[in-house]
Amino acid sequence: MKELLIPLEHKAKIPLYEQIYNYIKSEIQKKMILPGESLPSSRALSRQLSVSRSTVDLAYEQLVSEGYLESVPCKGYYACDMEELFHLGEVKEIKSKAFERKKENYLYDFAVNGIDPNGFPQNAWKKISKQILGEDDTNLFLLGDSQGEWELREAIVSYLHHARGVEAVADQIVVGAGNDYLLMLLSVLLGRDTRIAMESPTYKSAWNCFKSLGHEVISVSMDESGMRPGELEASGAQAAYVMPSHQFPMGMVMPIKRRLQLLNWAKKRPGRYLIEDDYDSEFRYKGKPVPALQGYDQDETVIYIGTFSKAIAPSIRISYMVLPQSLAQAYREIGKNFSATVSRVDQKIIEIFLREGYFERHLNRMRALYKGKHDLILKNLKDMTSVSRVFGENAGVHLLLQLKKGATEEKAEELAKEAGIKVYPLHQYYVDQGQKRDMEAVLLGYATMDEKLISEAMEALQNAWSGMA
Amino acid sequence: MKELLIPLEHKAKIPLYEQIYNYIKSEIQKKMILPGESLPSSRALSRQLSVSRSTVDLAYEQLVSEGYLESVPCKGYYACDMEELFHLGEVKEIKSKAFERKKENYLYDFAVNGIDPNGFPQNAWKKISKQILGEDDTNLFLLGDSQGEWELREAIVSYLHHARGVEAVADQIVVGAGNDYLLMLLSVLLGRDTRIAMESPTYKSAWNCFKSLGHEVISVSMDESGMRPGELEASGAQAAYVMPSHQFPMGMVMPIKRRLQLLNWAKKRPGRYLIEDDYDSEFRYKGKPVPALQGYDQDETVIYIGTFSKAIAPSIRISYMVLPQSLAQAYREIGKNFSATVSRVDQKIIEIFLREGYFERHLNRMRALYKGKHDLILKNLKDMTSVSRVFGENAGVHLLLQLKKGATEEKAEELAKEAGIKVYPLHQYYVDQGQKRDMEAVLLGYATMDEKLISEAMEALQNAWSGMA
DNA sequence: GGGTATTTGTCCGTATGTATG
DNA sequence: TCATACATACGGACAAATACC
Repeated sequence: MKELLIPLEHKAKIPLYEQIYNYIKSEIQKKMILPGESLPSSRALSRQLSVSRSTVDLAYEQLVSEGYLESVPCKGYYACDMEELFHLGEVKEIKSKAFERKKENYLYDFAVNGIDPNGFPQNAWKKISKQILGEDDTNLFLLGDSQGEWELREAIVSYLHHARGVEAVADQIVVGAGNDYLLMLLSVLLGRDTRIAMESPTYKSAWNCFKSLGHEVISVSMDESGMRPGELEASGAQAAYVMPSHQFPMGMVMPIKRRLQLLNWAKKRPGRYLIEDDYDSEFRYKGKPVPALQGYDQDETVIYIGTFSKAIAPSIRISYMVLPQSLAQAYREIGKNFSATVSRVDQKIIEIFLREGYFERHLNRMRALYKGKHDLILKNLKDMTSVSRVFGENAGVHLLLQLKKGATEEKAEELAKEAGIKVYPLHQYYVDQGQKRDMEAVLLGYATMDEKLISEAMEALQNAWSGMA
Repeated sequence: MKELLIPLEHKAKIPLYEQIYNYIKSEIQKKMILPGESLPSSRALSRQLSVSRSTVDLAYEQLVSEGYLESVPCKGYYACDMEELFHLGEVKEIKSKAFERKKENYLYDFAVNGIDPNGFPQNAWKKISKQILGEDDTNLFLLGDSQGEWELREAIVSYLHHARGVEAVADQIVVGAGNDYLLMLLSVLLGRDTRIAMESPTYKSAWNCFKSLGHEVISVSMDESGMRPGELEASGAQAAYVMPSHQFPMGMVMPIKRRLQLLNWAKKRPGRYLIEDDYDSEFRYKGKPVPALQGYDQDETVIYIGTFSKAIAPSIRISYMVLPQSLAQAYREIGKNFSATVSRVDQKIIEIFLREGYFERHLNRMRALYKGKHDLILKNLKDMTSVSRVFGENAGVHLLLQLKKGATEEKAEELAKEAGIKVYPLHQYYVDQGQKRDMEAVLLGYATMDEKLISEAMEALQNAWSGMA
């Protein structure tokens, strides 16, 4: 049942019921009221318009008699299908346009930012969600802490401590709707004129995000350990955005030595910060988990950012950051001007998910799942002569393949495309497209495809690339 | 089962098993591992740490013998309750601090921004949520459109058209996690140096939000029709934030004439915008619903902002704005740098809520509920000699009471406080606290209390104020 | 799952204003 | 001036369908 906003002129010569009649008729003709849709009851509409019910009745009756409406006793009035073609054009066209652009007809897509579509812990989620909505804690529906629910923040602290070696208390945690939102908050917190250094190549979306927010962003090149400290120092940046645990897209793990160099850079001047994006640290298939950079920090210089989007589902918009105490204090001043961005229900779900061990179980499952795919690709890569080296193995959900000498990314991409395979050339992650390439390489993400599909895709890729260079 | 991140020194003199033992022991003492919590299996931990299983076994055995752990055959190791008080201080203390500041021991609180705590359509929500999580549409867990799901935006378009007279297509809608987030987006879209005019008194949170984002914000005074157009013109602002349907806190409805004046102001120079905050338009108890300002706009100058926080629940962080076509186009450029902020599941729930008529039914129920409270307060106010006039009746969920001559807001607040009643003096909504007051008045919000409580509170208030001035 | 309160279309009596004779 | 008829608008009573607990 819709609410109708009918402009009535009491003083006009046209009778009220006719004004109502005209309005509804035109709405139906304009398809603003769709066939089958229910209309307000005569009582509701009369109340709303401050007219008598019989006035509305009269209008409805006439509409019924003319076939615009159908009356169902004791249920309501419903719009009829007029089987005519008024104004179909506009809205429908825009609609189809929005739906179209999606797929480009690839048989296999090695998407790098995807997740396993069947990985969502649907049953656990449903169970917890039901449980939460069952207990009628009316607090759940009032506005919560803008920093995030205390209990969730405590659960995150505990998780981060054990799984990532992050040292924090709940006061330092800020929960927000996605990494981009947290970056927006950070932008406000650090000040808009903060110059930010980023690795190159890097996660473009964060780059764009900072740019849109008006920051000066400087790309700093990497050696095999990660961002070059000397270049960082020379850049004059006040903050450096890094991915020490598993750099995107290069996949390198930053060794301790380099971490300490970065920490030294940060502590050298007050107000310098390292922004650690720990986007896919959950997935590590071999060797010890690498503790987060934040855990080494003795000087309150690291801002740690993590997310549940990668490990649970991208559509679940929950990320968190760990602020150094000084920034956390500044946040409490500014943060009260921005209310929470994550539904309290969802926060509660995640909290229980963490606390009751669902998350650990889920992660174990996903890790096994991804490890299978990861190993499968590596096995297939062994025979692939067109690939000279593999980077970023043993972690995350993508690999970087360095092409053998003479092969170009463009050629590799094109050959793959002809075979119906989408691969992701490395150079598109360079911020400066003109930048000299260190190597020719393509990225393969393996999260979205199942093992059967991956096998097929790898075989097809090998064939496609066999004649390369 | 937790993941443990134990820093092992292979070269150190301390045996490996002792390092493990020490770490876990200290974790339990620090309460980072809570009693009853399960530990990783010896196999899992040994794999993780790349040490032999017997090393882990040795460490666990010692911990069991010392009572830190309990071993349950065929299940795992569990932390024991030590009944001791290590390090309880820090975390616990902060915790209680966060929980404390809440209530100040008022018997009755006429909170102005609350909602009825029992108003949440729990059953419908649960039903829809169950239904959605039931159908396994894996799309639901992938990252969605940053502008909001198309279907939801269409549902919003239809709702806004019928209920608010807003003219828009889905392309113009942007869905985001709360009004504040949308204001952040707007800030990026309009540019940070956009000077923004706001009504005075106004909704302080929006004011603070703009300020935090670095905008110059100018307060423009109001007459009985709302924001003064002359003063607005003179302010040099490029955007004006207004609440035409039911101004907060004054409660006035902006008459057509003033609306047209504002629209004229906006169209006079390109790049001028009116930001219409339609925060509680759903609640109108008498007379025709007032169409939104956006519906009168012929020149693409109005940015309409609405929310589900007020009508459904504040903790549900879903708001939307309607951008003029030109801005919508600009948004599509910039917006792709900021991913969605609302969970796709929640978007789907709201969509069905709108489309299947739950929302209308819910609104009707809430309107009836609030109307009851509204009428009850008005009835009680009739006998209250200390109140000379009531503003903002017939809409929203709060009233503004002008005090009789000679009474001050401070006195009224204090007398109420002594009787255990929290009322909200008008002057605190003035942006410039030093500004001359037009009148002495207090706000009464009636959403959170039930009718019985309201009756009691009104009686108590009458007594408390009887001796005023 | 069953009972109750609410909402629904429908029918009907009434009041007002206007035009007609 | 009155009676009559008609169009318009208002509100109460009823039984069935529905929503809510």
